Amino acid sequence: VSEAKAPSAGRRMQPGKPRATIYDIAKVAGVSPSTVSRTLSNPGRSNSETARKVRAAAEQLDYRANVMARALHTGRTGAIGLIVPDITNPVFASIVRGAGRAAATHGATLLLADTEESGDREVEASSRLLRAVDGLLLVSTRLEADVIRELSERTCVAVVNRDVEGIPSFFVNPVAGLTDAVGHLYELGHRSLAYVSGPSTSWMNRLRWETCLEAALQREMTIVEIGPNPPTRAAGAAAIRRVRAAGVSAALAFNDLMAIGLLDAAKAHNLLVPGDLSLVGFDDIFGSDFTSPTITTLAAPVGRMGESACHALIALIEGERAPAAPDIRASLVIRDSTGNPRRSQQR
Amino acid sequence: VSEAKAPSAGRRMQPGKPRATIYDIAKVAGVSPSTVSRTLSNPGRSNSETARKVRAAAEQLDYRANVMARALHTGRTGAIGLIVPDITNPVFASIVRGAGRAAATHGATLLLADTEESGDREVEASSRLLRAVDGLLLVSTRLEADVIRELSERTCVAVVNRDVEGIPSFFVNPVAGLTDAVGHLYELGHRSLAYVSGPSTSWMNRLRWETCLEAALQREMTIVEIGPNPPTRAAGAAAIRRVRAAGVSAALAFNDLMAIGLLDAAKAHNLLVPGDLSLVGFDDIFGSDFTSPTITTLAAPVGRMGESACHALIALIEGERAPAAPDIRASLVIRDSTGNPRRSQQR
DNA sequence: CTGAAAGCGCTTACAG
DNA sequence: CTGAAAGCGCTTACAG
Repeated sequence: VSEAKAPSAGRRMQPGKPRATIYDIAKVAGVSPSTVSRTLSNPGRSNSETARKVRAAAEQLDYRANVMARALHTGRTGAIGLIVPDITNPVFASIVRGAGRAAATHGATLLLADTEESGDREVEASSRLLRAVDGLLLVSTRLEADVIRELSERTCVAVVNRDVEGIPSFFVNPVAGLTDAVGHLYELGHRSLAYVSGPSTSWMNRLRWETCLEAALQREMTIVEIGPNPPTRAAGAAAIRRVRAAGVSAALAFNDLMAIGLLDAAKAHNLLVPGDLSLVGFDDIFGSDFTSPTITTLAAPVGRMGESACHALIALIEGERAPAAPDIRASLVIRDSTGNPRRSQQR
Repeated sequence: VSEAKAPSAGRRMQPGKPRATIYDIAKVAGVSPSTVSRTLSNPGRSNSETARKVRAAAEQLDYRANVMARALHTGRTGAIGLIVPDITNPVFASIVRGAGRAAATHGATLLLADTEESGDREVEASSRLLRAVDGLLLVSTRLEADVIRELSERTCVAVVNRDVEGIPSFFVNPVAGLTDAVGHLYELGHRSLAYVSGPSTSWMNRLRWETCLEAALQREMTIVEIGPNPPTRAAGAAAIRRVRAAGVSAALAFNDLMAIGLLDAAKAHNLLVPGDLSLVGFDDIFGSDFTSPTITTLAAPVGRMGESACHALIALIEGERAPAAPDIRASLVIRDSTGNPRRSQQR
């Protein structure tokens, strides 16, 4: 049933009639190619009657400028390179959507690279995209700060989920929300926590861990870091052994994917959540509101962040100053995976 | 904290030193630009000693070909345009990943457009991308068959989740799986079903509905179509009123997102799932295995499908025959949202 | 095997 | 306001 039928056996690459060029329009409109070009790309720089004729001809021939030819001259391709570690992760999908909106606003287009969490592929993607785009938006990049700065000598660069000195940086500030989360656990009676870490190369992971550490210290709670781990559901599930071994009553996970994995595994080990183990995630992804129990997490408008980041990158490309990043904070969403610890675990 | 610091106030668009061109290499290697070009793009067409010198010079200057200039001449951009209705939907995210893999294999890159379920934006995206890509991969397109065929006169086109005469078409065949699902419901004792429809413009939605209709008829069960609806969780939830009003004991939803919405709403209405209402989804997306109850659904390797589709498109671009699409079928995954109807509802 | 030359489609000073 | 001309960086017949 689902067979691929090639349109016609020997069809070559660019099928159909060749597109009209400015020369064709010039002929039809009875003007020179220069005038066509000027009229079309610098409106207002030509006689209105001439402009009318040119536009009519363009319309008639269904003219569409050859992006490459234009790019060759202007150095602009109209494309933004977007590099994400995992397009399959709802958080990154939202960021892509936000960036796409911003790009569309400026008539720009998105060149997407999904590195599938591989540092090597990220390096490869960034160098491959380099010449094909006007700027690069690096999301949760694993590249080192120096490498990023080097990149920014070759093209415009902005980063998301990271703070790099000298580069427009956009990230959700986790400090207030995570501090609230630790406070929330404290009030529930927890005194010993675990932080189930994400990738060691993730700047954001370090920041979240440091924040939890500091907040726990403030409250005189104990906290241990468990990891690093891949930021996945499977890795979260695998971490349950170490969480149990640590003897803590609550765990904060690097992200919701890991919290969901932790929850899966807790059930498999007959641990009651939140009674035996309270769980806090991060991101408020699709699904975190219908696990059972539902997951207490930190929410943030990541789509809007992707949008701001892309707008800023475009400003940079246009030679303007990048606008200051809005102060985007994660906020605590209390659901059912956090509760009082069983008495035996309080200490 | 999260402030954007522009690298340096007045920095212009293409920062840093200009990239090396073949002329620079020619100078360093002491040969003509033609030779450089030939050596670099047609390996084996030049003296091995010359080739060595050219390569060394290229390496030394960190040469990277200007994609645009090359494209201008060859007519190839090395980009595949990928148009999806909703990047935020896990199904499409997987397809994007698959396509990305296939593209990377051929050194091609993905130009992504997310139409956010808008037909207008799809038209706009396809015409904007047209000149910037070597081919277009249309996923769950709402375009009419004629429009798609017209597009395919201008560039290479393949479609996913759709079957268009004369165009390489890739989709998950739902017939066997859905027939199994209806049989499964029959065995459980259900005799009256509802199909909660997706978008009216979705070819795949029609196919799924027709399949359910046919299967129900075969079994002498009754079935009603409820919709059309947007393919979203919210729309699924909103459809619960009509499902209840229809007095059926089981509902098959166009996709998992809608099934999850239906489940949310069923709980809100104090309906027992599966006792009062059995639910079947489609896609087996992330989350459908941890709702409570977990959702019985149809699973299929959509990532692999995206990969095959993109490979086929690339073959077409290379002027080869598109390979036949593999026969990819959805298969029934029985979980906890389907069960025996309460006796009062059996009829 | 190699080089000089033309050309891909557009833009942009430069004259007029 | 408009046109002739040069040039963006590469590729590819065409001679040699």
